[in-house]
Amino acid sequence: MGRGKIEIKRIENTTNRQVTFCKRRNGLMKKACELSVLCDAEVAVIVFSTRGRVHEFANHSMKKTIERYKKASTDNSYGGTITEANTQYWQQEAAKLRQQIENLENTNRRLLGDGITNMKQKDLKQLEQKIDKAHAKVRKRKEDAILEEINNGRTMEGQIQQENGYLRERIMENQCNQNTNMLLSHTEYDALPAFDTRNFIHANFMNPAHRFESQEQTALQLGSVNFY
Amino acid sequence: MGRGKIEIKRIENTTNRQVTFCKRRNGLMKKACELSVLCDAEVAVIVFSTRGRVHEFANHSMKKTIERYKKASTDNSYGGTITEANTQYWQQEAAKLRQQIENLENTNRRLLGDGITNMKQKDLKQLEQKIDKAHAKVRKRKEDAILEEINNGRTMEGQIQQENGYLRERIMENQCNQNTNMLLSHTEYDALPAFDTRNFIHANFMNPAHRFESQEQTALQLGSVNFY
DNA sequence: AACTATTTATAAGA
DNA sequence: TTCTTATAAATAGTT
Repeated sequence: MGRGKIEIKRIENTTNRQVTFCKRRNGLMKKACELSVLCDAEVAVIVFSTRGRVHEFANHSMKKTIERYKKASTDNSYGGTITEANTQYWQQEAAKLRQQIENLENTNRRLLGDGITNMKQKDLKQLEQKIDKAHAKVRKRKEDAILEEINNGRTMEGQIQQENGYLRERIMENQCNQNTNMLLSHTEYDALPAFDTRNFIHANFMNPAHRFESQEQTALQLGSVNFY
Repeated sequence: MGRGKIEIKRIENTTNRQVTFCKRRNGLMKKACELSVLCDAEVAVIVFSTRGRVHEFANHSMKKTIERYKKASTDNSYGGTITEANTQYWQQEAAKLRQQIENLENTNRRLLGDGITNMKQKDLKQLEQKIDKAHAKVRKRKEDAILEEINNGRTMEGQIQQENGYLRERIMENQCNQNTNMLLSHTEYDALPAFDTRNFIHANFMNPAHRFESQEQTALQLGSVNFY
């Protein structure tokens, strides 16, 4: 990280070592600070120079972090899976989190247009703007999604038709050969990839227009595609 | 230091935050090690992840370094109040709450039209409907609010004047209480780490702990601030 | 978990 | 010493 590469071993030249110490110590503290902020982590750094001068960073407090460390390290020393720490710490943490949840729930409610009966013009205007922006983004995404699906040569309609055809075939099979049906279904299920519900295309299965009568069909649908 | 520049503030996306935590934690430990070797310094680093897992580096030994630190540190308040109890319960509670927060954050993001790039038509349609409803409610409330204010003989203008009066009062109060404020500020500074604060103080105050201090601020900024 | 385009840190020079 | 700058290293976003 500089004009030349250096080996990581003690710098013999004293002046040089002191300059490097100062620079790298600042670098380390900055990194520690950034880590604590970016990742919401509890970080503590202690550095003694060769002259015995102490430098430190702690985003919570050095004392607290050391106490917590002692707890965590002694309780960890026998296994690792069970991490015990200071009860008080976790109690406070829980309280903090609960507060956070309350705030989020309030925000959420307002974004849904609820719990706003005592809001005034200024706040309402801000809220409306937020909602407008969200609306625009969602519409944009809807357009993009349609294009994606068209590009895949699989529009919603086409996909459903395809699936309908497939299911009809299965019914026929089912009627012709009841014994093998289960076996085939199983093979199909096993071949299916693990599904992330968020990525899933929600074909209109809740829509009455596409309702199916047979139990087998429903089962197949649920197995291959998915729901909320 | 990457494909793009990032602001030093809490990373909201959980996955992203965890990945960054892992990368930067390793980076920090490496830097700490290099500093200790190059400059012959005694270095100790403790990092707790949000999940409560501890990571450490110490070139001599953590215990020794902590002991030395306690001696060197001017703060002698090391008593060690130990509360041994049902830690695990609270830890699990915190985990549960964190999960809840994550869900709420996701919901909120989507209500703001973000994080929807992998959503498909059906979901997008539902989301849009929700947003539409919210929008209608907000507009309705805006109308109601205007009527209320007119009926109360408190138009926007009147309200602003009232607010001006209030703010003026606050300024007066502030001027009178300057001594108290200075005292409070001083306490804050004392809690800060000892390294060169010019570079890090800003980031420290962006810490979540400092976010919801002012009621007025929260009320006015509502939609934009509440998603942390 | 690997890969790079960038940003950031810093070694050496001024 | 402090400032500058060429270069090494770290890492954000991506695959």
